[in-house]
Amino acid sequence: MTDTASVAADTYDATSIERKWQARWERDGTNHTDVQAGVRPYYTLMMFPYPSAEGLHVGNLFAFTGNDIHGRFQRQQGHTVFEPFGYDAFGIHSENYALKIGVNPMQLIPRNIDNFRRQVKRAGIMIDWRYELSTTDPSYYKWTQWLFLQLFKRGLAYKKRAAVNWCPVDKTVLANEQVIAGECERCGAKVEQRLLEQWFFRITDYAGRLLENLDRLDWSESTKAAQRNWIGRSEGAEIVFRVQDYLELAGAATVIPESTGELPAPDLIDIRVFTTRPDTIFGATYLVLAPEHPLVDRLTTDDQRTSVAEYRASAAKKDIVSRKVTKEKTGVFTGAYAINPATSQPIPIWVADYVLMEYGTGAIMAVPGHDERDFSFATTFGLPIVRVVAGHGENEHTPLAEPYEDSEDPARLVNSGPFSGLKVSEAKHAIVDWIEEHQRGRGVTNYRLHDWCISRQRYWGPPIPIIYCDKCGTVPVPETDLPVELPEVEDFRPDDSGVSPLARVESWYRVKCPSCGGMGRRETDVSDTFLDSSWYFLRYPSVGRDDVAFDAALTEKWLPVDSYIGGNEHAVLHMLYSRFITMVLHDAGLVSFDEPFIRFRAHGTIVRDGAKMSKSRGNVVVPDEYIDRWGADSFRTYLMFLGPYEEGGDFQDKSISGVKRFLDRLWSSALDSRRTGKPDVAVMRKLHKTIRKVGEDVPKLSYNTAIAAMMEYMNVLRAGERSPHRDEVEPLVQLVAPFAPHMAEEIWERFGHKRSILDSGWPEFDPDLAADELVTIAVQVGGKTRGTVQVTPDATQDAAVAAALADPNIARFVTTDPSRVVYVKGRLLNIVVAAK
RNA sequence: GCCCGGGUGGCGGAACGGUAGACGCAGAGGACUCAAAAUCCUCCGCUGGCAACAGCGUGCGAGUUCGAGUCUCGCCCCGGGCACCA
Repeated sequence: MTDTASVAADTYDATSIERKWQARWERDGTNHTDVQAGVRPYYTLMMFPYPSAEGLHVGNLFAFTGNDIHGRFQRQQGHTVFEPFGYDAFGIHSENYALKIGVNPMQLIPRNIDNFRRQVKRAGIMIDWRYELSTTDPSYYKWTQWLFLQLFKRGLAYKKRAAVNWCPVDKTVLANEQVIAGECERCGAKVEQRLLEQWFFRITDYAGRLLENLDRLDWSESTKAAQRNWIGRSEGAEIVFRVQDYLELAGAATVIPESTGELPAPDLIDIRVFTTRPDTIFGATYLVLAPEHPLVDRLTTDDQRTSVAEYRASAAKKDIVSRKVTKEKTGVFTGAYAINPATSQPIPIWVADYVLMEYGTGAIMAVPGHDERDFSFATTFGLPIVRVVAGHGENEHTPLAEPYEDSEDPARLVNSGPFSGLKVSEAKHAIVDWIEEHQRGRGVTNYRLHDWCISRQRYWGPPIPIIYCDKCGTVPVPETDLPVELPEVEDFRPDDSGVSPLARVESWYRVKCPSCGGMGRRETDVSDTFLDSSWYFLRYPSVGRDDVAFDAALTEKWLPVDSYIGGNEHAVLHMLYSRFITMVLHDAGLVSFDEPFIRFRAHGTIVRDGAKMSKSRGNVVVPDEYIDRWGADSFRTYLMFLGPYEEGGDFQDKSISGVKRFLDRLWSSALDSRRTGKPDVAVMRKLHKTIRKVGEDVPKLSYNTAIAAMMEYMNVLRAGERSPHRDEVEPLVQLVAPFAPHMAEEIWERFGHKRSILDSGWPEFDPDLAADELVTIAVQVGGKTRGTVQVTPDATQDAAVAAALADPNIARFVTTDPSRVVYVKGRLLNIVVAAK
């Protein structure tokens, strides 16, 4: 070795070291996972990205790095870790970009993927690339289509004509969640309503289970809360209000003319309403039906027919936005009445668009005395307002007070016949019982959750594997014919015909019916991207298998996922759909578990200098630039240091230097370290405390405090002129390895180790060394801290008091005999003196 | 309106009910250097004080406690989810 070489070798050059180790890992298969035989399997998953043309966002890298550190830590704990990577590359996002630059996504996506792979490798993420997947690969979406067929087979996929959100700019149906405040999430255009035939999955069948299971999942609380909100359970009752009762009472069945001229079967004119407040039924002074309610026609009297028709037409024209946002109540009287089963009084039936057909029964009993919306409607149209619940300090002029239970004087029912005097919760039960007894309804639970519309009138997605045949109807594509490949077409631009661009490719959609061999036509819609991502975690261990979606044995070995990390923007849809699909597969006997992710942690978001990153602001962090300048190790470690992982933090360019300095000091300490002599006892004590602290923090994802602890140790290690002992440095390198894997490998090799530091294990701390010899405890007099004193950790109270009183600055505050002494070993001493 | 987070120095952030501000950035002073960078050392919440030290201090107001950033109650503000959902 020449002198120059040794000088160069002693300078920490991140770029060459990182290049060297990335090549070495690839050559040696260091990151490979033995999915068949690996012991103590640990599946650590990050949400796979959409491979955008811009390349990896720093937010992606924040997520991947956090997951990677977790995975590397688990590997050093002796687990066989599986940390796969893939791409969620179908969908409107890719397609819109492809349209913009006029290149078919089939050409575009592979380029983006190459760039993403390069960037992820550069960041030193411990991926086994043999299990990489892309949802756009026919070998993947073959099984996405298979999944659709499994749901179809089980009656969980169905087609219905439905009012859908239609974006007039993107010219496609949007899922509810893609509509933000009535506007298209992508282009901001005002969303319209359209009626189309759509495929739906019956996720609502699973609403109760999806909600209940949340209680036993180890997930970020915010994520569970978001799912609870989305599922939106509410308990109440369905109550029947009969028009027939009114007709009998009035003795005039002709009040309700039938448009066909025939009299309706009177017993069909039951109006079922949903309410969460059955206790207020005595205050129900009118009924409201949604404009789309099927009974409206039959109920409307001749003299009201014109105004009702006009009202319904105008409601139908209104887009979802203005219908939901408008606060002023509109509506029209049908001319018909029903009988309130509680009061036996006739009440008018109205139509109003503040009642939604999609929720409950599409009809409500209006209780203007206790509901803000009903109150405002009743006020507008001069309908009667009756108070049926009253608490202290309330009267008829405070009609909207919340019922309360937990006070001395709880709200009680009034004006409610035999139920008057009951507390609200008692009355709810009593009235539901009464209704059930009289067969006028039943207690029910409703959910806000809607069925999942998976149809997309788009090009860039997996074709839904269905064939329509005039003779046989809707025929599933036989599993042996999968995949139904997406054809490469010149013109993939959507139009406003309401059908997918695939409907223009006759050569593709004209097929024989698999059932009768006659002429058939393929379904030309593709499926939602969220279907692609609802099962990718099941595919990873089985990537490469052409015969099954997921191998049974491998799935049992690796799933459910041990640790899942991702952003809370997917807290609801992706996470809920994945859970739903897993439950369906469980019920089909295809997997043994019914929840896919044992533990989920939402990572925070990163802002830049206190502001949200955005292209228009020009403050986007481009990872490549930072890795060029600081190296991947420094960049990774800084990302983990800038704030609590689950909260995110503020990216400040200047602050990276602190982390870089720390790694530089680790490098020079390691190279300076000697094997001669003995390690310093005080340093070793600090080292063992650090091993304990880092070992506690890393599994909790408390990366920022783990790094702070290592920095603290570095400050102790480098105090004074001495060069450190090898034993003082070597375990630290193992602690740093998950954060700065390249540098750790390089030092490890220079220390003479032959195998990757990943397989070196995790240092153990010696509890005796990690314990303190002397502790500094706070001394308070009357609760005010007056000084500190050094004692042994197990010093008695008397010894601590004696030590404290020996300090004149403490003693001078103890003016009288202590009335009490509080002593917490190793923490503090509080000498309580009587107040003056 | 309901449901989750959060509010701590100039900044990012630490803190089992027990010395508030660890760690890092920025800043000030010093060493080394012809000089700069890098590196190393010291200081660094506010007010008063030469100092020792004292008083004040974790969004606001009460409370519980020997002791509250932390627990309870009532508010304010910021971020996110849901929302004419009956």
